[in-house]
Amino acid sequence: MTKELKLYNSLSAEKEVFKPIHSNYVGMYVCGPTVYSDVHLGNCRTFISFDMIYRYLIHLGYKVRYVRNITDAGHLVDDADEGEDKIVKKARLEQVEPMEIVQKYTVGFHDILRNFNAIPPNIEPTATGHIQEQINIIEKIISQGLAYEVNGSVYFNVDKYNETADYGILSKRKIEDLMSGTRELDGQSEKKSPLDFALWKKASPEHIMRWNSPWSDGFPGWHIECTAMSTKYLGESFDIHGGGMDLKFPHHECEIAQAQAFTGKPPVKYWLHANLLTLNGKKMSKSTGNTLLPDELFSGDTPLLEKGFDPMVVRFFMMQAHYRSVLDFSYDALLASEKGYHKLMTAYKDLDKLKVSEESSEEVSKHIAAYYSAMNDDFNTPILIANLFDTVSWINKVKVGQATISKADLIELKKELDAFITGVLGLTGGQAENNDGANKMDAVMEVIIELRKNARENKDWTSSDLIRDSLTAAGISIKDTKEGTSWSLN
RNA sequence: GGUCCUGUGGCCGAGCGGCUAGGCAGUGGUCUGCAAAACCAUCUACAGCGGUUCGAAUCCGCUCGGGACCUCCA
Repeated sequence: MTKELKLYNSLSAEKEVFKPIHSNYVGMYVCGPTVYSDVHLGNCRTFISFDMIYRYLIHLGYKVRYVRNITDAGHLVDDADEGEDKIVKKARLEQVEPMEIVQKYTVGFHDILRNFNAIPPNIEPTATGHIQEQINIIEKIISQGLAYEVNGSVYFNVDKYNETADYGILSKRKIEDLMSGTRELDGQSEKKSPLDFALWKKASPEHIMRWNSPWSDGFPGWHIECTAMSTKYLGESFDIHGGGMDLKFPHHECEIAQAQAFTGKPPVKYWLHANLLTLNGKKMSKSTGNTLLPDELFSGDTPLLEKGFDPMVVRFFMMQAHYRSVLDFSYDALLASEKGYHKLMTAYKDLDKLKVSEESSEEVSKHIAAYYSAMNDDFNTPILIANLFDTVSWINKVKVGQATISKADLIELKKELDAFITGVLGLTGGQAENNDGANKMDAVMEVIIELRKNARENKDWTSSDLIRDSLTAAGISIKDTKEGTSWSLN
């Protein structure tokens, strides 16, 4: 039934059959956010993509350890030589402690992802919590002769590494091409080659986020944290490493080089890269200001939108595109997704009210097999959704008596739709509310519908329309069907 | 400048050598007191020019758009 999962490996640049290193166990590391400002919607797309991947792996029965880091130190704001830690800069601006900034944006990040119904990772390590591990790795790399110290800073020697390994293996770049692209804008660089990258940076006097090390009071380079945390929690070689497209080079390339220098073996079997979410056709980016914040999207409080959107609609919108394709954000596209989302969820919810027959007019197994074949082909959620809409059509036909479904098939279908809609796609909002407030609401609506029914039987259209219009204004829609009147929120 | 990706109908977005993608919007119908929903039918495509092939959105070349990375960014 489930067949085999194929996924696109950036390392080989082709789709490969997924075979975890340790049969049923999967280790997955995803590069997390830098917590010095609010996460924007573009960041969210990557995390939602990997949330979907995580969910599907779990659905297939794998025992997954999902690690996603929080980068709370070490990113340089200017060039590599005269850099200032981003977190420090912001802290000074706002006159608060660096860790206060980190805390604030970490909490914000978690809130947003919860809104999007993303499952938290199993381990969410922080860079500042793993300074010692990073130092240990740097020491080992130096002892291998693949890094050198200059004035208290340590740099990775890319040329030396490239003698026995392949720097550029992931991004398919050649050292020569990279060199031709470097501008000699800094004559005073400490680095032997422009391609060398920092493993440890000596802190300038005003730099307040600093740690003691064998080389200087300083802070770790940008790439080393991921190697430290991934190897610590997932081992020297693990299955999946994910992140946004923009991290492929240099970040992931450097990670491979470091890790290989450290352990002597390739760290990752499958590299997965989620593509960017664009706004006005351009990449969302903190630095250029071309961003949209999730909160603005939910509330509609932005010139880009005429109204806000439910986080689940946004998630559905993202799932309608393949995770490796660029997706452009627009108000019109969101509106279309909102309708489609409701159509899907309404049918899903109506499953419980379906009348069953002796026989099914369609083969439930074909519908279900289609879900798996879509997802097994590199997590093709747009195809999955197209296939789900085929099922929606079937459900709707059963509703109006143009198709049938047997009891056994209905149970089977319900189980799989739960798994794919709620489980894999992570969409909520289709299940019947089952709390006290909702029960009372049901009771109230029953009364109102009964009153309106009486009015309609008396051909008192004024009253019946008044009820319907008032409810519509209150955000409750009324539908008169052959089976009676139903209502729904929104 | 270097490396790479991409251009699909009104909009979004799959497909990547032959078979209706799907959603939204539009049009005509069924149903309905009206409306909504649903159902049925239906209309708009593969940037341009060449080439390969029995056959090309799909492969190759060129041209013209758009984008990413090469510097922090999911």
